[in-house]
Amino acid sequence: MDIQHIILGFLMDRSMTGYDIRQRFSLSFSFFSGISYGSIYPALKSMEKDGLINTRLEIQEGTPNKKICTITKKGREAFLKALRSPLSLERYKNLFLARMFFFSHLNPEERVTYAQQYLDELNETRRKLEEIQPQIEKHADPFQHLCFTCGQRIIKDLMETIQDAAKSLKKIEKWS
Amino acid sequence: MDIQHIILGFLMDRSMTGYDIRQRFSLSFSFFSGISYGSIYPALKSMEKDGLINTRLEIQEGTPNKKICTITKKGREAFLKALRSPLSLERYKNLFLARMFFFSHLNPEERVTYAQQYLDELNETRRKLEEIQPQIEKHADPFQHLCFTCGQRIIKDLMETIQDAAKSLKKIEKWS
DNA sequence: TCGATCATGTAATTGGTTACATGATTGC
DNA sequence: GCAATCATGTAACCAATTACATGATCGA
Repeated sequence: MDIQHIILGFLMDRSMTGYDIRQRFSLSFSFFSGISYGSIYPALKSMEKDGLINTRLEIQEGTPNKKICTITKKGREAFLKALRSPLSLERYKNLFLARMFFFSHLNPEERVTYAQQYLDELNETRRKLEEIQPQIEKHADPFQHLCFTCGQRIIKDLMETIQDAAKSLKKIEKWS
Repeated sequence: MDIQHIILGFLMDRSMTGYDIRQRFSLSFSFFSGISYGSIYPALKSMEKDGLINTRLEIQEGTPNKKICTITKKGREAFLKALRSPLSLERYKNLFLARMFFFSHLNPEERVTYAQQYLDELNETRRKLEEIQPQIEKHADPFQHLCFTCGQRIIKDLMETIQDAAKSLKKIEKWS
């Protein structure tokens, strides 16, 4: 399940342009995978070369022309195969925890400040998720909706964990 | 806080070889950042070039020679600067959730099976963390210890989230 | 004798990112 | 008149992985 497979997943339901794909990403998928045009267009190119998609140019006036991508039979097979392939457990990456590991080198006030800053950022993410919730509720299928609620819960849990960590940081304030 | 800064963080307390650094990573740090020799040695090389560390060769008999890396004043400054630099919130990446997003393309039994597989893998991680806990308790400073307990809690929370998601998957079994 | 541990390193590849380049239309 | 939206794409770069290469020693 790399970027190519995710794009194929989107194309399973309907044909789309690279631009459309970017939009879908930043909507329902943004929580656990961002993506930029710099990776979408090269991916589409190589997928066309490999026969996983077909493209058709739609001439438009006023706005730029669209290159509409349609998944092929081969593409559908590749997608389903990837969806069923063994899942490799990725490492959980957390830049704040990685820093906290070295907090002995900061002074006590800084430690709490940085924890609070991270909490603020998490809260901002939580807010954004809440903001797009109505759109998810309208357009997502049950699995996509479940995906979204899992994302919300993960953020909520993480915030609680960091809040408690911040409390602990205050307690070990005297440590140098 | 990229790999170079994390290495510098380790070197703040004592001089180490590339090999030592790898060991420390896979112990206390493994939860949220893995690392291979293929990235450690090139990093050390470029850090020496930039004057962030000094190296000294320790000739050994029987076992291979050691190249002992020591952080310089410039390295200490670079580390502290990085530790205090603004934190960029990384995206939360979760390959299972990314797949679940497309679960409409699987049949109901498969959905539950794959969720269970992911749970098994998470449980394996939880078990490994429990296994190294005694070592953490012995050697880690309070912040590193806190880091570890946060990691444990995050895994535990995630397992509960996925368990509940699996229950939901069973409920929407009829959806095609 | 076979695999693990100690120890360093390079090369090829992966999987992205950011910045750049282009250019019309629409809304404030 | 300026920013945002629509729309496609390339180039330079980055951070890391995996596989490869070398080779001794020690314990089961």
